[in-house]
Amino acid sequence: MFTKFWNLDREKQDRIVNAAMKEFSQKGYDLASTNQIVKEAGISKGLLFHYFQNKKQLYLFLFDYGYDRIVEEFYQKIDLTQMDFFKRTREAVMIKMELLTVYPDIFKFMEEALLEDSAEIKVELEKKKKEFIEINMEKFFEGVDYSKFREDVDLKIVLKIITFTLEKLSDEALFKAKLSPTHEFDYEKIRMEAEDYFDVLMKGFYKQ
Amino acid sequence: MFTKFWNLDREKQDRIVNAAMKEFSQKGYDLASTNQIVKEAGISKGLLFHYFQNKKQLYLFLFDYGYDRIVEEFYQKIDLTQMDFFKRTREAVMIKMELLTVYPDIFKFMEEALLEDSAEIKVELEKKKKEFIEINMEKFFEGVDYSKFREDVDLKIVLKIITFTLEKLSDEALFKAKLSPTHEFDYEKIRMEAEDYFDVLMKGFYKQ
Amino acid sequence: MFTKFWNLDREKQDRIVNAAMKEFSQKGYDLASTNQIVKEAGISKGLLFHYFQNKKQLYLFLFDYGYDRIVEEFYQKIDLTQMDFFKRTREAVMIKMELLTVYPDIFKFMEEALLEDSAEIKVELEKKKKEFIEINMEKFFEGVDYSKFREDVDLKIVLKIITFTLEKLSDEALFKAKLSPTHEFDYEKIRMEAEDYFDVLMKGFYKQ
Amino acid sequence: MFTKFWNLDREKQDRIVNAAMKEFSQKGYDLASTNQIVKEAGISKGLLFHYFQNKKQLYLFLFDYGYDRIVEEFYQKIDLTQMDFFKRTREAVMIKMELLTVYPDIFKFMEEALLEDSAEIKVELEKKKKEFIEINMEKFFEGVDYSKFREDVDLKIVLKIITFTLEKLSDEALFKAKLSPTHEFDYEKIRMEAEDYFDVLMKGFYKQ
DNA sequence: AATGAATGAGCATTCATTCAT
DNA sequence: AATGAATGAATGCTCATTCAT
Repeated sequence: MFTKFWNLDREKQDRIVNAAMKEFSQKGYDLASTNQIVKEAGISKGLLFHYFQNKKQLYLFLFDYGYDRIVEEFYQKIDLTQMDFFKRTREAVMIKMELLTVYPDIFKFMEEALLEDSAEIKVELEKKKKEFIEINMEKFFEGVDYSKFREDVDLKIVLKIITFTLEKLSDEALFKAKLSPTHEFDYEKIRMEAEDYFDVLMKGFYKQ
Repeated sequence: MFTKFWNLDREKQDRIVNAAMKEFSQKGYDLASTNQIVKEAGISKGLLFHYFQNKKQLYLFLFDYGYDRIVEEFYQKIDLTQMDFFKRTREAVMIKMELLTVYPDIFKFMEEALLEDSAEIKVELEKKKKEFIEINMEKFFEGVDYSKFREDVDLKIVLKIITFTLEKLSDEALFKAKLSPTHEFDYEKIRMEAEDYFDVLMKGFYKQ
Repeated sequence: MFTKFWNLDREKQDRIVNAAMKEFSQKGYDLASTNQIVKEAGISKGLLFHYFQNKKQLYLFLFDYGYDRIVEEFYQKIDLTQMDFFKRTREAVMIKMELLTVYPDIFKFMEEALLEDSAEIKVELEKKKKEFIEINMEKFFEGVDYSKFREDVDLKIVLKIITFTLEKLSDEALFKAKLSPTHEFDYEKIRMEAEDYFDVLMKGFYKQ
Repeated sequence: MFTKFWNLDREKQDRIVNAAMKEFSQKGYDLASTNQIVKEAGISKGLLFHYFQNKKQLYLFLFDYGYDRIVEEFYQKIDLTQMDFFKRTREAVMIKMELLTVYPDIFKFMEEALLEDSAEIKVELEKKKKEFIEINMEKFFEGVDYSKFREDVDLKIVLKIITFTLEKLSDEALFKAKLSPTHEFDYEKIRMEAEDYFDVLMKGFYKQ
C-alpha cells in the first residue's frame, strides 16, 4: 500500500504531503479540495488518485505519516530515564513546543486531525486516534515513579486530571495563536504559564 | 428581527428549529444543507429565507434560541444560595445532565456550536461564545465561598484546573455516548465518576 | 384600469412611482426586484400587485406615467410658433436638458425605457415606443418651415440624418455621465457641442 | 489561458461557442443561463467551468473570439487602397452585410455585446469595446482622401455625423429584421436605402 | 507513470406571484 | 384596502472521482 508513492523521489513526496497537509489543516477534511492540493503540489488530478485511491485514504495516510515523523522524533528526544512525573512531563511540553517550531505544518495537521470530526472518516480516524493515545500514554508514562504522589487519593484520577489540564492548556494556546493576527505562539509565556500549573498540581497531588 | 418567525404558531416554530439544529449539529455549519432543513421541517425553500435571510443568520438565531431555552432553565434550577464550591458545582453537573435528557437536540446543538469553527460565522459566533462564557462564569460562581481552598496555591489556577477537568469529563461522556450504538448516557455511572473526581479535587485543593 | 392606484393620496402614489422608476432604471426590467420596490416604497408585497396586477403592467404604467408628466410639460414649454427647423430643434434640446434636471428620475426612467429590450415586455413596450416616437415626430415638426432646406436632396432623409445625429449625441452625453464618478451632466459643454453640430448640419443642408 | 478549450476538437468548440453566443445575445449577460448553454451545447455542467472558470470569463472570451473571426475577415475583404471616403464606406457596409449573412450568430452577439451594460462585466467589457472602436476607427479610415470634403465645416464633426447615420441605419435594419416573423434581412432594400443616404451626405458635405 | 477532460448532484439564495386573513 | 406567509423553479458554481490516452 502506498508503495507507488514511496517510489517517488523525495522532493515530490514532500510537495504532495505539504500541499495536502496544508489544505486539510486549513479547511478541515470535508471542505478541503483535492483540486487545491494538486494545484499546490504541481501534479495532475489523476496522479493523486493513482497514489492514494481517494480522499479518505490520502487523509489516513497523512495521519500515519505525521505520526511517524513527529512521534518518533519525540521519543528520540525525551529522556525516559527521568523518573519524576512532573520533570518528565515538563520536558515533554518543551519538546512538543520545539517540534511545533521545527515541523509547524505537520504538527498543525496532527493537532487538527485529533479534533477532526467528519462523518466520512469518523470510524477509521477514531480508531487511529484511540491507538495513538493509548499507546503513547503507556509508553510515555512507563517507569515513572508514582511513589511521590499522595496515597490518600486515586492515582489514576490524579493522572487524568493532570492530563486534562495540560491538554486544555495546549488547546487554549493553539486557539489564542489562531485568533492572533500573526498566528504565532509566545513560547516563553506558555512555558511560564505551564510552570504555574505544574506548581499547583504538585502542591495538590504530591506528598507534602 | 426574527419577528416574522415568532409570529408563527408554536408547532411550526418547533419543527423548523428542530430540523435546523439537527442538521447543524450532525454536519457542522459548512456542510449543513438548508435543503435538508426545509425538507425535514416540511416547509418550502423560500420560507426559510423569508424568516432568517440567510444561513448565517439562521445559525446565530439558533444559538441565541438554545441559549435562552437552556441557560434560563439552568438558572431556575440551580441553588445559588449554596456557597460551597463543590456542592454547587456538583449540582450544576447534575442539572446539566438533566437538561441533556430533556432537550437533547438543543443541548447537542449548543455543545457543537461551542466547538464550531467555520470561517463564515467565525467573528459573530466567537463574540457570542465569549459573552456566553464570561457572563456565565461570573454568574455561576457569584457568592461562592472560596475560604475553604488552600491558601498556598494560586486560586485562579485551581479553579481553571477544576473547570478543565469537568469539561473534559463531560466531553468524554458525550463522546462515549456518541460511539455507543444507542447514543444513550449512563447517568448513574457518570455521576459516580464525577463524584470520584470531586473527591480527588477536594482532597488536593481544599484545606485539610 | 389603475383606478385603485389613482385613488391613493398623492404622497403614496409618488412614493410608489419613485421607488419603482428608480429600481427599473437602475437594474433594467428583468433584474429589477419587486421586493426592492415595495421595501423602498414602504408598502406591502400584496399591495403592489393589488394595484398593478403584475410586474409587466407596473412597468407599462410607469412608461405612460412618465410620458404624461414629461411630454406634456415639454409641449407647454416649446414654442411651436418658431418655424425655423434648427431654432425649434435647438430649443427642444435645451428644454430636454432642463427637464432632465427637474425630473431626473422620471427622465432617466424614460431614457432607459427607450433602450429596454426585455423579452417579457418586448411586444407591448415596442408598440408604445413606436407610437411615442411617431406621434411626437409629427407633433414636434408640425408647421416647420422646410423651405430653407436645399431642394436638390431628399428632405425626409435629411431630417432623418439630423434626428439620428441628435439622438446619438444625446446617447453619448448620457453614456459619458453614466461613466463619470458623479453621474453629472456638463450641460454647458453639451450645449456647445450641439451648437457645433447644428452649424455643420445647417451648412450642409440649408440653402446657402 | 483558454488553452484547454483550444485543445478540443473543432466541432465541440463550435457547439459551445454557438450555444453560448446564442444564449447571451438572446437574453443579455445577466439573464443568460449557463444551464441553458450546456444543455444546448450538449456538455456537462462542470465542463463549461472547467474551460472558462466562470460566466464572466466565458463572455469576455466570446467577445475576443467574435472579434477575431469577424474583424479579421472584414479586413481581408475590404479594399484599403480605395481612398474615396464614401466608396470605402459603401464597401464596408456591403461587407458588413455579407458577414452578417455568413456569421449571423457571431455578428448578432457582437452587436449585442456593444450594447451590453451589465454591472458584472462593465469594467472589462468597456475597456475591450473602447479598444475595439479606437483601433478600428483608425485602421479603417487610414489613408482616406479627405480633400474632397468641404473646407468650411469641421471635418471631425462631419465624420461623426456620417458615422452616427450609418450606425442608426444599421440599428434600424437589425431592428426591423428582429420584428419580422422570419428574422430575415432584405439586403437589397437596405443597400438601396444606404445609397440614398450616401447621396444626401455627399451632396451635403463634399465640395460641389 | 502521468494527464486532464468529463461528469452531474449538490450548494445557498432570489424571484414574481397568490391568497387567507 | 392591506398584509406578509408561502411557493418551488431557477441561478452560477464546486466537488471527488473516472478513464481514455
